[in-house]
Amino acid sequence: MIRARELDIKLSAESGQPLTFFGEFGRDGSRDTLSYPVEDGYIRIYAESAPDTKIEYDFWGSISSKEARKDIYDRFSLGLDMKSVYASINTDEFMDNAIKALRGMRITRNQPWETALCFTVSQFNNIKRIRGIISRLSERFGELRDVEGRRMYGVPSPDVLSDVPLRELRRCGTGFRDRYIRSVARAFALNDSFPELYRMPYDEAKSSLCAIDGIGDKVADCILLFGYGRVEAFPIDLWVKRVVERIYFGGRKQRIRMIHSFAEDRWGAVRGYAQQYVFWHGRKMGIGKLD
DNA sequence: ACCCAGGCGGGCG
DNA sequence: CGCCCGCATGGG
Repeated sequence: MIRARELDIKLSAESGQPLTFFGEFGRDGSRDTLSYPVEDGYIRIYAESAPDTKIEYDFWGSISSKEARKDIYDRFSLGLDMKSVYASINTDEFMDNAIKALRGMRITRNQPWETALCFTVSQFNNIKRIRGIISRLSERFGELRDVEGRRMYGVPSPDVLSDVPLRELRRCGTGFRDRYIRSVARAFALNDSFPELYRMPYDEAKSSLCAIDGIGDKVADCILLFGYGRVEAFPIDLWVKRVVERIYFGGRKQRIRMIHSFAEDRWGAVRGYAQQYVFWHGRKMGIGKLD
């Protein structure tokens, strides 16, 4: 059991983050459960009430209890002081409402390659379909973990996806993203998932990712934020763009560049957190929905 | 049927 | 640079 403050597991896992795409959600009595693959096994979390919570967990495979515990601790950033994050991003009434509505939602930290795959698939796509594509890719090309009668597939490795024929990828419903998936898989296989991106200066790290065919401004920021824990990354998808334009620019269209510099000025080094609250609260409120 | 989706690359001015 | 276009697919 792990005690945590300011943590809502369900919100953190379901708010369009990587766990939304390769995690499995369920119920255990009155509790929500989340299962996700890790190494050669998987972890299952039992979600208690938020925002101050107790995390119960089980794990299967060759990992130890200590490793499972550490995975959960790192994945949900339990060492991070959310009070100070909220102090930085609670800049106005909209953010105050977002934080009240979504208290405990964290930026999860996932494996870089799994994150890269999820957000490569995400482009010009919707959350439900991204889930389906990732799950079909995992079933066909991932490693099966079959423990105690429960089957779960791991996310396929970049090495495997590097050599899969494009038509086989497309058979999983990837559409035109097939060649991007291959390109990103090859880059991650060749560079051992870019371990230097954890510490490289943000601009430099982003340029490295944008050099890969299939990764642009938005996907690069998602990979840095959810894969490398770079909370200074501020991914701008169409929702974030519309919400920021509506709330902070009187509905006037702004360039992506402008929104990046606005976010940096307003929310500083933890603007990735601001982005996640803008994104999810904006969507839930229907702000930015087309008329 | 029609519209949309956690965008990107290429081509144009 | 900035803008515009096509891109596959399935759910609402």
